[in-house]
Amino acid sequence: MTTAEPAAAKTKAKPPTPRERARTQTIADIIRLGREHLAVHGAAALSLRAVARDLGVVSSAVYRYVENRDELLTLLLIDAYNELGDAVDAAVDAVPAGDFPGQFRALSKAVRAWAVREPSSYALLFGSPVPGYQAPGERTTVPGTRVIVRLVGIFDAAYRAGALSAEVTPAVVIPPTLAEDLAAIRAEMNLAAPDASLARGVLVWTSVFGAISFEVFGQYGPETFTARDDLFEHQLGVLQGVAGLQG
Amino acid sequence: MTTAEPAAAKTKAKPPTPRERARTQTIADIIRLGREHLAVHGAAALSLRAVARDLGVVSSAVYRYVENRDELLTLLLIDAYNELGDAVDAAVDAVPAGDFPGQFRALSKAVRAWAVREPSSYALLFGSPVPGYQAPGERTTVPGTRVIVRLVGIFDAAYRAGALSAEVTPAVVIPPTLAEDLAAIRAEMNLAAPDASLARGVLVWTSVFGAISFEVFGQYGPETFTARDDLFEHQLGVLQGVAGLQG
DNA sequence: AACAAACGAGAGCAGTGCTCTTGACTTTGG
DNA sequence: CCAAAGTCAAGAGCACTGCTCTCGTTTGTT
Repeated sequence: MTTAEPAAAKTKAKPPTPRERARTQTIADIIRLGREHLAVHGAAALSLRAVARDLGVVSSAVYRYVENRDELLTLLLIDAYNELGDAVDAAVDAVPAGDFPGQFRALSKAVRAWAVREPSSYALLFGSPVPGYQAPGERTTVPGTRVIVRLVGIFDAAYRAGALSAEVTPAVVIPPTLAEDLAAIRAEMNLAAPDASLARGVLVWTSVFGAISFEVFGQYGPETFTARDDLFEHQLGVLQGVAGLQG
Repeated sequence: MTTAEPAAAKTKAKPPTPRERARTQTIADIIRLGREHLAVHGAAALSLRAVARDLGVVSSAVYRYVENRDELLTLLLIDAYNELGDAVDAAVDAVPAGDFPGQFRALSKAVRAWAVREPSSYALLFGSPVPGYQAPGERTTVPGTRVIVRLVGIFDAAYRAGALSAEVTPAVVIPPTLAEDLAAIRAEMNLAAPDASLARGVLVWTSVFGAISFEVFGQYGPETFTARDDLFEHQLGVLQGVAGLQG
């Protein structure tokens, strides 16, 4: 499993053969059809046989391209993570560099918009774990952390720019054990913000997704909130204050 | 659906026949086994045939007692809602009547403790909707709203007792459409708290469940937070401040 | 041209939800 | 007290699922 493949320079430089191109295309088709089934029927009902039927091929043939159902789920997972990450990046990049509250709101609204647009994909990423399925961390961690990395980046940039209130109200003590966890995060992500701000950031992170999950998963009753855009906007306003983002 | 059943006094007063008692017991066994399967394999993998095997009976026999798989899911849903509601009620009742912050924290911690103890049930109630399954509102609404009703009760009692900060910081405007939704809630639940407090309460509600869902669904990485009790305590402290609960 | 890899089709196994029929049992009414 | 009515478990069967294996065929390379 080492990466030492000295002969690869010659063998891998070749242009793709028609067969290879067809294979790549078929896998892309399988992912596309899988996404459609996911959107319509949900993750638990994702059926390789149904995908095969839509692909116009017998069920066993798809196993030439996808190892098993979990493998397809992983592909869809990565695909969805990246689509969400792209949407978030685009939304945040459209905000001026120094407008940290605007970036936070743009990120949150992008997540919500994507979640409402693709509820089944959102459920796959942030809902109940699929029983018996364990996402392979080495393939999903990087795309799966794009949003939180981006959010932390906004908070930390705001802190470095002096746009993050150091004094949070009310002051809540942070026990040493939690401080250790936060210190590890600070070291790994190369952050500057103090414990209190980081902890606030975590709460804001979970709160944003909590609000979106409630909406997407129908935890509000069907008629409790009709002005859901306004509700989310209001929640963002409060959370912005919780985070200490001055705007 | 009215409660007026004047003839019931005679016909329903009969003691249960042995057959009826056996039937009730069998249904209880099915629910118990279903809960075990739910806890081990998750909702999507809940199998009537497997329950039948554990019951020592052929699969078709279960259909004498439970209409179909969705019906069993509904029974488990109600069962779980009530178990959670009982746990929350017991935790809140153990706190002195005037200690509203303590009641809020007790409620939140009870929800989290139950969620960690019964992750599959929690996922069934608050995770991704099961595809193709629609909970029958007339049977699940009452048990399903016990926690939020209790939480709102705490907030409103605190407001009436003058223990809820009327001035929330930072002040965030509430658009008219959202105010309408909040007015409807206030009317239906007979509340006194003003719009800003209600809106804060909704945010706190979703944030508590967001934090719990992140933990139970494994959205934090496997090693990001080791001091999860402390993290949750901290989040409750901040949310208590967001809600305006003075303690 | 010869060969090996890749491929699609088909059969088959074990599992699922669910329906229907059959025969046995229990309860109840005449 | 006995037969009719109601209830029950069992089994066969249908359509679906994931997945494996084999068998020819196609494709690309040597």
